[in-house]
Amino acid sequence: MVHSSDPKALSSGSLAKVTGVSPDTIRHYERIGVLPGASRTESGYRRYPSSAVERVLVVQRALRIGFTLAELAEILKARDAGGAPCRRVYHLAQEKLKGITADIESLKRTERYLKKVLADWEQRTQIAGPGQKSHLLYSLSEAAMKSGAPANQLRRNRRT
Amino acid sequence: MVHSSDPKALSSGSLAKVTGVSPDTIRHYERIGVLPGASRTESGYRRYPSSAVERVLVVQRALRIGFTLAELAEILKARDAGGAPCRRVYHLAQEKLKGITADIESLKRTERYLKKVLADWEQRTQIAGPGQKSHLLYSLSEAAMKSGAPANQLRRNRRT
DNA sequence: ATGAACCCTTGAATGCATTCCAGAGTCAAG
DNA sequence: CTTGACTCTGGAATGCATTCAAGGGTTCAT
Repeated sequence: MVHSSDPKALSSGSLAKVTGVSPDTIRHYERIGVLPGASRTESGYRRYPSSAVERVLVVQRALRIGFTLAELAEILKARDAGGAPCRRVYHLAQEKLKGITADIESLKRTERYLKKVLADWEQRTQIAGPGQKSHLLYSLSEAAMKSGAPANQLRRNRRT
Repeated sequence: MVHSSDPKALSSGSLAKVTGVSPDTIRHYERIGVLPGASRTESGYRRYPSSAVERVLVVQRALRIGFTLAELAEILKARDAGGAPCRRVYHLAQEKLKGITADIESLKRTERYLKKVLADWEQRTQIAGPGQKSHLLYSLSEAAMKSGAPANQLRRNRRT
């Protein structure tokens, strides 16, 4: 054993920089279990194998798709343990797609509605001069809001 | 003053039921300032005027559009104080619309990408029999992900 | 007057990825 | 040998609407 440390090893900070996330995030990923525990230098510094770069990038991409860190941890741990969680991954991805499609529909409804409301308000504001009480908010009606979900917290906890 | 209490007065629970939210939410709205402090019975029970029903409904509708409770509190307090915050409301609503439209675009990108990925995976899974490592997650590429935001937390803190 | 069904308050938990904090050790260059 | 740049840890904060919890009153019908 001439060199016990991989020459391509990365510190948490370098890994962070290379992958475009913060060092805190890297450590967080390890806590969660989405990154396997890194080996350490004598002084306790993390040393990541170069393969960790791809891993972090994969996680980032999966997050965009809507995967959850918990799900990724489960999947990646299974993979690391020699399993082939492809079925699970595929199934989850399908669910994510469904969710995204539903969100798009929901947002579109809200968008249409909001456009109407704004157009209506424009009229009203012109009629009643500036500084007049025109009760904009109170003119919001239930119409066309059927299932327009809160524009904020869409697609949060989707238990699968 | 024969009857000091409005016959149409509602308890927090009734208001909640009528408007379809939980009593906790009603109290929360009051804390936040989105509902004006209700008058109380001798024993300390809240008595809401019937106008509170519309108020809660307005808040619910505004929330769907993407307004924030804090924004609504500001606006509604101004209104209660005799002001006409229409300009602010209109401006905020415009911002919300922009945000929603942007979110839709972002989600569409992610949707397109995810569809491709799933189609690709389908192929791959058929080739490699079940139980085979096909590295689905690792096949996620950066392509077409340009600004596909995290499918989850879209449109959170949009400072306006 | 006993219990079911309300209501009150303050404060903390939820979800979820990320960031920030404090207190403390490490490393390389000047 | 000091300084600036990193790194370590565990826990708390962020945002935001909603819900829950604990400890206690109130009301009305049995």
